[in-house]
Amino acid sequence: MDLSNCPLFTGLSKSETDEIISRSVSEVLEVEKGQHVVRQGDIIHSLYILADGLVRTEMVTKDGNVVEIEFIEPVRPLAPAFLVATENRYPVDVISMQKSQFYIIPRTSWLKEMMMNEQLLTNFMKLNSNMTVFLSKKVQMMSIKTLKGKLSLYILENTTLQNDTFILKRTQSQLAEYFGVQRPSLARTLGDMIREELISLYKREVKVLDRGKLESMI
Amino acid sequence: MDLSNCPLFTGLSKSETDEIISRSVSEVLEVEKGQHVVRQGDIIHSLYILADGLVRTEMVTKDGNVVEIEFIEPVRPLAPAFLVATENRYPVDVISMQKSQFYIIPRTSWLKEMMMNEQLLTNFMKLNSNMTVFLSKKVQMMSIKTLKGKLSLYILENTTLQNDTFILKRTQSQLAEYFGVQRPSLARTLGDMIREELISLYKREVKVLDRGKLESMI
DNA sequence: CAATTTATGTAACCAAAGTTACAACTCGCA
DNA sequence: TGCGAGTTGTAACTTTGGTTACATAAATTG
Repeated sequence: MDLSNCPLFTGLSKSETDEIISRSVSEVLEVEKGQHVVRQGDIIHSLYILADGLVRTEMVTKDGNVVEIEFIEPVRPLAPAFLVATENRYPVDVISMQKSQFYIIPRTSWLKEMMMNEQLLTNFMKLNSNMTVFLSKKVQMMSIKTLKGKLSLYILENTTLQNDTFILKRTQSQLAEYFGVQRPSLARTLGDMIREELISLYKREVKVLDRGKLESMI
Repeated sequence: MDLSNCPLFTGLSKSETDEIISRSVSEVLEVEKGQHVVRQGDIIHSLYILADGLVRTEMVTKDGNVVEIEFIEPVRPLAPAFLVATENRYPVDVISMQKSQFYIIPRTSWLKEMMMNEQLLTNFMKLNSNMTVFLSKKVQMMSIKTLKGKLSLYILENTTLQNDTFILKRTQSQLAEYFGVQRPSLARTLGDMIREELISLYKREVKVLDRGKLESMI
């Protein structure tokens, strides 16, 4: 497996990366489609690197509501931040969407590796920082009160003045989970936005009709 | 000013800390009560260390709604993560609640210092990671649908089985902002919870009457 | 290509929170 | 001690999204 396109190892030579991997990986974990990789509340002792497959992270509230956080594609580490944090319980469920493979590196081995390699350390820090940025944006999205506002932000972020159309990469059910609303609510709001001529929708293709009005919804 | 109780400098001697400060601080910034320190969207070129005063961070949506994120007390750095991240725009407004004082350290100076001092680097990483944990929890709180649920979580987190009362540290208006709801909505929900005998409230003192029922609200 | 599953559109009704307005209560301080 | 600003309780009405149910359309699969 080639890990060189994992952001943890950018700037390292293939041989350097291989050395680190062979030295520090204690286990290769295979997880079947639909199975949990990590559960919310689990304590993190190791760095999980998703080498192959696809996972998604989600948060489940006690009444069974699900809020999807993000999809993670290979090759990327799962929540590296929690390896270092004071409270190192995993904040979300991680569920395998396809058969997935993980390289497991024990916390202490990884810390040792980072102290020996400045580039590795920089990469790790950058990843953590980017996660903070990602979560901040998530909070920003969630703090928009109306679904129409959330949808507007989502559509604006996926289009530009030059390119006013984009293809939805998820089903409406998945999108609804992403926004933390019910599927019929999303369909209704999409319908409203089409009737108000903010957007048009043909199959999965969204086209922005009135960028200004969309911006005013946020 | 004594910066030794800043989490950035834990584990360093007073003289080491002083050296770093005198070498890298380029400016001391004073901000009056009520003024903005940083605005949402500003690009971060420097590390801001709050040396004295009190600030709060909040997010403003375009329709004027405000969601409070957190209070920051001295001595602590503001959002260190954004110094390193790929997209280094500040995600929130920072507003001075009292006259506050900041030590400003330019990004490049700080990176240099970190590369020269392993403890500093570890502290920085830990702070970033803790911010990720904090934001994850924030997302978790926000993903609870009902206000009664959010309030229940908040109350449960501030009490234990042994100690079933606590004093609200904020006014209802501030609490409402924290939860991202209107003030009358909060008052109404508190009233409901009292009527349902989940809690009692005398002045600012909240007492848990039925922990089990509170848990079932989340 | 027919059968079955999955995805989408829509409607009726319900529950939660927003909005606005006003009364009452606290607390600092003149 | 009494005024005034800030804080809290409450009510009436509106808006948004949740819930449930069903019809239709598209994609998959035997």
